[in-house]
Amino acid sequence: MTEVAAASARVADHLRRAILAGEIAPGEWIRQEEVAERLGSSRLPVREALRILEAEGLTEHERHKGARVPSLTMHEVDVVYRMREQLEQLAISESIPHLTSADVRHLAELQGRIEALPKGDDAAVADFLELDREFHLSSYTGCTIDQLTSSVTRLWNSTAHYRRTFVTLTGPGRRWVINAEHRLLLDAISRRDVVDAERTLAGHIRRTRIELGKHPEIFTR
Amino acid sequence: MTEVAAASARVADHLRRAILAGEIAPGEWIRQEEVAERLGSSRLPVREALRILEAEGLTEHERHKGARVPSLTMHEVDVVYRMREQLEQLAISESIPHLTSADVRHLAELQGRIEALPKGDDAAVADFLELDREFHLSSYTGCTIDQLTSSVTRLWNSTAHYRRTFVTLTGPGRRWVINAEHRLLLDAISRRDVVDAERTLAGHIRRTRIELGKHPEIFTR
DNA sequence: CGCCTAGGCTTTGGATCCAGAAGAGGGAGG
DNA sequence: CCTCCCTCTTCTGGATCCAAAGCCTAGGCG
Repeated sequence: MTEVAAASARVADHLRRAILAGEIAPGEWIRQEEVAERLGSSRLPVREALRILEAEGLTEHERHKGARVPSLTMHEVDVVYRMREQLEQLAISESIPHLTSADVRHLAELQGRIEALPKGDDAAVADFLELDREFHLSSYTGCTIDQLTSSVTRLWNSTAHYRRTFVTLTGPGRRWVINAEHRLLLDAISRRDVVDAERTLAGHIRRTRIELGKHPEIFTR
Repeated sequence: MTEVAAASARVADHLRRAILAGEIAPGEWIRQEEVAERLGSSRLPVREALRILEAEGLTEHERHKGARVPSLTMHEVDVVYRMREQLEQLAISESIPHLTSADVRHLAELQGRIEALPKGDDAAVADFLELDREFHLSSYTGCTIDQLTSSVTRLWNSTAHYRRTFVTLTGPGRRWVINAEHRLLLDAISRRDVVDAERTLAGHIRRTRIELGKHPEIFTR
């Protein structure tokens, strides 16, 4: 009774974290029995969890073969970034009117932690990715449209692996650009300037997409 | 051995059709046992099917309470249409370069059938909705980006109920507008004019959204 | 007479068991 | 020696059974 918080949800949480952290690479098969044993449950909640993750864009399912993290081509990632560019403009404009000043302070604090990260440290890559994701997704907490927030989250999820590879590869060289963009976005949000926020955000995503396009070696296919 | 085409997929197909046809209204609970009995399977494939449908935006799940078709507010539907306006531009531009002339003929034939529908007939509403959906989604068959096509399909799914209510309510009065827009879109596609197709499509979706906004009585909340 | 509480009933969530399909490895034949 | 086919193993898909959580109703108390 204390916390029966749904075995399937617990399994889903565990796998989601593992996938986003890169512990499960794209293309790698996920064996139901192994996961069940590791987490001390039967295979059934694992099956449910894999369906949940599939809905979140983190896994794909093949009949009688199992589930795995999808691996994307460069063009697919490019299009996903174009989708983000459009949808996240909508998300930020829906979100801003509902954001409290506490929300804005939280965002500022996140950005502060991003700037405080040690440079050149490989271990900081994981921290940066997590904070960056947290920063952007937190800026959409005011958006009450479930379809929109879940779509945006799906897009972030499906490209997490390539974002990590990219950041690891390029290092913190252009980190200052991201910080500048985040600061501008933060300023627009705190002034409740929807148009400015949309434009800054769109530019931020577009530039990231173009930078990604300069590194085709990230994509195996 | 005859055709083992996945019980869960069969159940999902059945429920999907029922929901899109309006036989299950938003807010109505879907009982696993009842569905299982009707389709002659155990409850397990039904559970899987409900997860699949949840991934497609057709149902929502509440722990220990069950699944139901989500009911949306007017504002939610409005935002979903804005999402469509952005994403379907991307989808059509990705699709057009890969469409064969056979694909284009198929689209023309679908539009022909839409125009041939009897006017003022209530039974024709279901046919119109199905053909209209088929027409648009078929125009995206050339799009190879899975994330994009599934997102678009989700958006169509989640607003199917309101589109049906709208068409039933307003009758075939402004059907000629839709036909004109479809013809223009078809022409742009057959000329492989991506820019023209994007613009026509965006206008088509935008006008539909605005028409929907004139009928707040469709939305219960 | 109305409200609160407790118990049963319904429905979903989870575990174990069994069937079926895909892939790998070994043996036999060309 | 290579190749193809068969079999065996392994993993997913489905069915039945059991536990737990939520809701509705009835009874008792204020």
